[in-house]
Amino acid sequence: MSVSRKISESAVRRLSLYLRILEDLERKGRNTVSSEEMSGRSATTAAQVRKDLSLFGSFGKRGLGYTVTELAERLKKILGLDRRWRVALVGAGRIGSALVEYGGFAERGYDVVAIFDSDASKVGGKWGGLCVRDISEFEAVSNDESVEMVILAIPVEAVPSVMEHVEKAGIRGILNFAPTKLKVPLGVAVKDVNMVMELEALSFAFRQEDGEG
Amino acid sequence: MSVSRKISESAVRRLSLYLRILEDLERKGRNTVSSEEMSGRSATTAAQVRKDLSLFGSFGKRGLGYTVTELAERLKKILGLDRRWRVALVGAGRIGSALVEYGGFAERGYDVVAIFDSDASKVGGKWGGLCVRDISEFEAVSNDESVEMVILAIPVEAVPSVMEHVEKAGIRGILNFAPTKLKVPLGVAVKDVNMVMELEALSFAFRQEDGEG
DNA sequence: AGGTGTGAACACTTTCACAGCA
DNA sequence: TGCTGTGAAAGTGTTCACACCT
Repeated sequence: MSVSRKISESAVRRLSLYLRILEDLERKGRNTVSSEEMSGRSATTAAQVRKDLSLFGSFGKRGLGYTVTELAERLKKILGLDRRWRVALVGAGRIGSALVEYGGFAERGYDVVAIFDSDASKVGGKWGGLCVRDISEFEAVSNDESVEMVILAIPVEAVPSVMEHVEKAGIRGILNFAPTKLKVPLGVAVKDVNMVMELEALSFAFRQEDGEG
Repeated sequence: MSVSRKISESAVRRLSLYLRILEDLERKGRNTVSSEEMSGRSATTAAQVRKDLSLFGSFGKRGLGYTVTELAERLKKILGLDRRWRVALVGAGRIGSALVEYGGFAERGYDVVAIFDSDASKVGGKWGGLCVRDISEFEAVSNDESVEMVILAIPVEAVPSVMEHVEKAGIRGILNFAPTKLKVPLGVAVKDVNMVMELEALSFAFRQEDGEG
C-alpha cells in the first residue's frame, strides 16, 4: 500500500480536514460515510477524496463507503497522531502565550514540555506549570526532555541566533510563526504560519474583484 | 499589464514574501536587487521570481535588476496595502486576544475597529480601547464602522450562527481561525489559519522520513 | 443499484532556455 | 556583459469516467 511516494502538501492538509470531519461523524454516531458526503463537508470533490485516500490504501467498501471509525484510525496513523509528540515553545511573547494557553495542542497529542526565551526578564517565570528557560540552555534541555518539534514564536531579528541552537539540538520539525522563510538543513520540516500574509492574500482577493480599485 | 487573469494562491503568498524582503533591503539602504538575490532569500528560483512579477507588469531593468523602493511600492499596491482596511474581530477569546494585542496588523494597514462575542460575560468589556459588542449587533455596528473584513476566532460550534450575521452584513473577506471549512456565498474570500493542521502536517513529514514508524 | 479505486485526460505551476534590452 | 521577460517544455495536481466489487 503505502509510501516512498511523494504526497503533496495540499493532500496532507485535506487529510487533516477529513479526520476532523470523521471525528465529528463519530460523535454523531455515524457508522459509514461516502466520499460524496465527505466532499460536501470539505469543499472538495468526491473524486478528490477517493484519490487522496487511495494514496495510502483501499479503506472503503464498494457500494457502501468508508467505515467512520476505521478510516479515522487510519488517518490518525498516517498523520502521526497515534502517539504523542514532545514540543518546545521558543518565544514567550504574546503569540507564544496564546498558543500555550489555547490548549488545543495537547488535545491533539502535542505536549509543550519546555519554553524558552532570550529576554532575561521573562526567563525564570512560570507559564502554565513550566519554567521559562534561557535560550542558551536549549540544547541541553531539549535533549533532556526529548524535544522533537519546536514552535518558533519569535521576532525576525532573533531567528538566526535561535536557529543555531535549534539546529545544533537536531530538531527536525519547526512550526514557524516568524514572518520569514527559514533556512534549514535537509531533513528538517518547516511549516509557516503567517497571519499577516493571510490578510494580505485577502486584501489581494478584494482588489481582484474590484477590478483593481 | 494586469489582471482578469487568475493568479494562483501560491503566487500571492510569494508576493507577500517578496515585499517583506524588499522592505528589509530598503532598511539596509539598497537601491537595486536581482531576481537571483530575491530567490536566494525566499527559497524559490530566480525564474519563479521573474515570472511572478511579470504577471503584473515589467518592473525591472535588464542588466540591472529591480529598483527596491519602486518594486516595493508596486507590490504594496498589488496586495492592496496602499490603503488601510477596517477589520472586525469576532470572538474575544484567547486567540482573539493574542491577535489584538499583537499589533502587527495595524502596522501593515489592518485596523481592528470592532470586537464581538456572544458570551454575555465578555460583552461590555474593554479591549485595547474597544468595547466588546454582542454578536447580535454585528450587522448594525459593522455597517456604522464600515467593516470590510472579519477575523473569525470562535469555536466550531459557533460558526453557523455567527456566519449568518457576517453574511447578512455583506462582509467579503474572512480570516478564519476556526478549524472548519466555511461555506460562503460566491464573492466572499476566505483564508484559513489552522495551527493544529500545520502541526499535523509536520508530524506527517516526520512519519515519511522515518519510513512509517 | 450504489459507491469505491484508478488510468487517462485535463488544467495548472514551475522550470528551462534564450531573445532582447540597458 | 548582465539580467529581465517570456514562450515552450516539463512536472504536478485535479477531474473525469468507468470498470469492478458488494
